[in-house]
Amino acid sequence: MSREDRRPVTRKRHTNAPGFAALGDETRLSLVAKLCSGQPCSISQLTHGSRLTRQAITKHLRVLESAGIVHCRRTGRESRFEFDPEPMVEMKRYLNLVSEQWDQALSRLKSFVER
Amino acid sequence: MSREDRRPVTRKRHTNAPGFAALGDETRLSLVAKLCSGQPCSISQLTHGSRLTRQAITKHLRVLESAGIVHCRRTGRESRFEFDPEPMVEMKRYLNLVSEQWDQALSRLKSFVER
DNA sequence: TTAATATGCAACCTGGAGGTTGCGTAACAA
DNA sequence: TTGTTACGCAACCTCCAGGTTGCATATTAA
Repeated sequence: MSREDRRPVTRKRHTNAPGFAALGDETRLSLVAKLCSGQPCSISQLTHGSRLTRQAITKHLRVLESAGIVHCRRTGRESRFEFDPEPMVEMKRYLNLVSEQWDQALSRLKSFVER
Repeated sequence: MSREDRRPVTRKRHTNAPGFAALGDETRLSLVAKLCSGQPCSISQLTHGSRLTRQAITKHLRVLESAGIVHCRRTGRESRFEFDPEPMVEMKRYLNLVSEQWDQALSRLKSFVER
């Protein structure tokens, strides 16, 4: 493979690994579930109902924030976290690329066999 | 929230966390990129070109296998890994659910404000 | 002014992720 | 038969993700 690899799945700069990693945790998935379905929430609100400490929740929120899945905005004494759909759009795009790549590989194989 | 939560994003059993976690790593993403675009590959083949050890690659492949993203089949002295698109379909479905949830929340908010 | 609430920061602990090396063994090629 | 190739297994190492506790500080409520 001396030539540059032109497959879209490989060519991608700005990898989605951090995004996927951010979603690779139960606690964070449930945080996303809460945040994506309504108003922004404060840390205490998000902690309520969870068995974890406020600090633990905070750390998870920071991870989601680093991945851009969530944004923080301080108002008064509380910091409210709000969902941002953009990174997930990008991740879906990536998954679609992989699927297409696979489908194309299958159809190439099929036409080769039938020949 | 005494009643059962009926939102689809929350209701999901069989969580996708392991799947997302499996894709949350550069090395594994590149393995997926290779495997989704052609024939199944042996461990040595996948190790070639990587700076990592065969054992390291093997561990990553096992992680992908645990998530069902890849299947292993031993033939002769080599074990060939093959891509399986199914888990990614499920992950896309999940991401779509989250997006829809968010869109609905936005439109509810909008109609509330306009009222 | 005083109490209660909502966070931030830092130290600390523990288990497991990601890597490596070494060694044994099955399968192929010469 | 003898190397060589492709793996599996296990021990070991390092570092960081997840969690906790303790303490300080800014806001809000009474």
